Amino acid sequence: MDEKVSHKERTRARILDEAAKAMRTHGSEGIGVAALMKRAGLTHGGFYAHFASRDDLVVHAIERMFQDSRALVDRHLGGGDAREGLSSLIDAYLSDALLRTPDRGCPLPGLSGEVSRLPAGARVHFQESMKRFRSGIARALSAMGVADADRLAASALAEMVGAMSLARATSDEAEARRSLAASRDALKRRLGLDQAL
Amino acid sequence: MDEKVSHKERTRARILDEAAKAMRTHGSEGIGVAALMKRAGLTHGGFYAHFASRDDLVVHAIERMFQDSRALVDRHLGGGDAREGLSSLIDAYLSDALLRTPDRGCPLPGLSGEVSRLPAGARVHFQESMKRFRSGIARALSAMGVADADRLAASALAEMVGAMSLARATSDEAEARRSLAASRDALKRRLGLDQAL
DNA sequence: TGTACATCAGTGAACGCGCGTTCACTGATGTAC
DNA sequence: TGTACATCAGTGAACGCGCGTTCACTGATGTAC
Repeated sequence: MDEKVSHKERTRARILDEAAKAMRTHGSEGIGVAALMKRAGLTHGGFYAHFASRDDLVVHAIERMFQDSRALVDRHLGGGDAREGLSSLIDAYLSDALLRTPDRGCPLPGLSGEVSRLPAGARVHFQESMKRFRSGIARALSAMGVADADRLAASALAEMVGAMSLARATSDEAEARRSLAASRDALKRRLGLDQAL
Repeated sequence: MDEKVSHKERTRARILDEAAKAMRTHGSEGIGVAALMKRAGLTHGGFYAHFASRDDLVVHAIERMFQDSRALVDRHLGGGDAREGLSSLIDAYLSDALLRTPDRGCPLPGLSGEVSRLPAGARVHFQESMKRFRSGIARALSAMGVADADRLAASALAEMVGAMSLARATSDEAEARRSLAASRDALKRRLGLDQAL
């Protein structure tokens, strides 16, 4: 009974996991309370023991997604060689593996179109995560000696998010992969990552 | 009575206009039949004299949006100097004016995240429009003597869509404008449009 | 020209359905003695 | 150790509401004679 993580907390985490997965794929309004609870192996009535409302769930699910996303960025850019880190971040972010598994990966490509419809709390998480992502890239670019690091980081993030967004919207698999590859190459070239790693 | 465009056709066009505007801002599921008809100055019952179902409306509204979008691309890239055209297309697409008026402008930034949830017919329009947009850019780049025009066009389109998408998601107005400007500059530079226009 | 009629775009009440939400209840678990 | 009780996560029926959709009806318009 004195475990660090109670049964209830684990259940809540499971609901949030499923919500984050479903919302990355189907949007923040794409899954209902009943369907979500079923996925978590529960009945819908129990939902309100964990969340005040569906909006409350959305706020926490979005937060959850960005925690995952932040972990990815940190893994690549946290310490180590900036050049190598940026290059591997680009490869990971725009990987073929994430093309058809939007439930993993960053929520920015899928959700940036619906920010205005998100509950206020979720919008705040969105702002902060975009900012942190861009700062991370800018810091790496600075470390590489790039002068206009902030502006270049904004441009690079835009291409990363746009490339995955459009690739996922492309039904032709081969073409989608070609687009991803084109952006990976273009990004590495224009960030000065293509020469002698 | 023998006018070229009947009263009914004009009404239908008005409904589609309102739908296209609303869906660019609020997503394809963001407006209901009743609210839409009210905007068009009608009552909800009359909707089904114009469309078979709400899905049918979505298909035609998406088509409508891309017609507008196509017109914009053609205006800039259709004939005339390729370099100048590309440059002005980038300025127009990523203009500050479109930042807070998503009901005008291209539907790609707002809707690419929900393509998978669109009716099949709408997804087809989406595919074709993305392709046409990219080809237009590629053709201009080719005319400028760029070797890898197709891949560079895919990369540029990704940045254009991503930049507007992220800028619209940014609540801080000044920061959003800075991001747009950063992408405009980066795009012109990397497409070779910054020297001696 | 004037009246009678057909057409048909648009109206608005009504429908069934799925959603978010509530709530009285269940049943497993751990504690008190 | 064994029984009685409190706790509380989870259940499932029920609710009101908004949505897409249907349909009998209205009323303006243009045509027929």
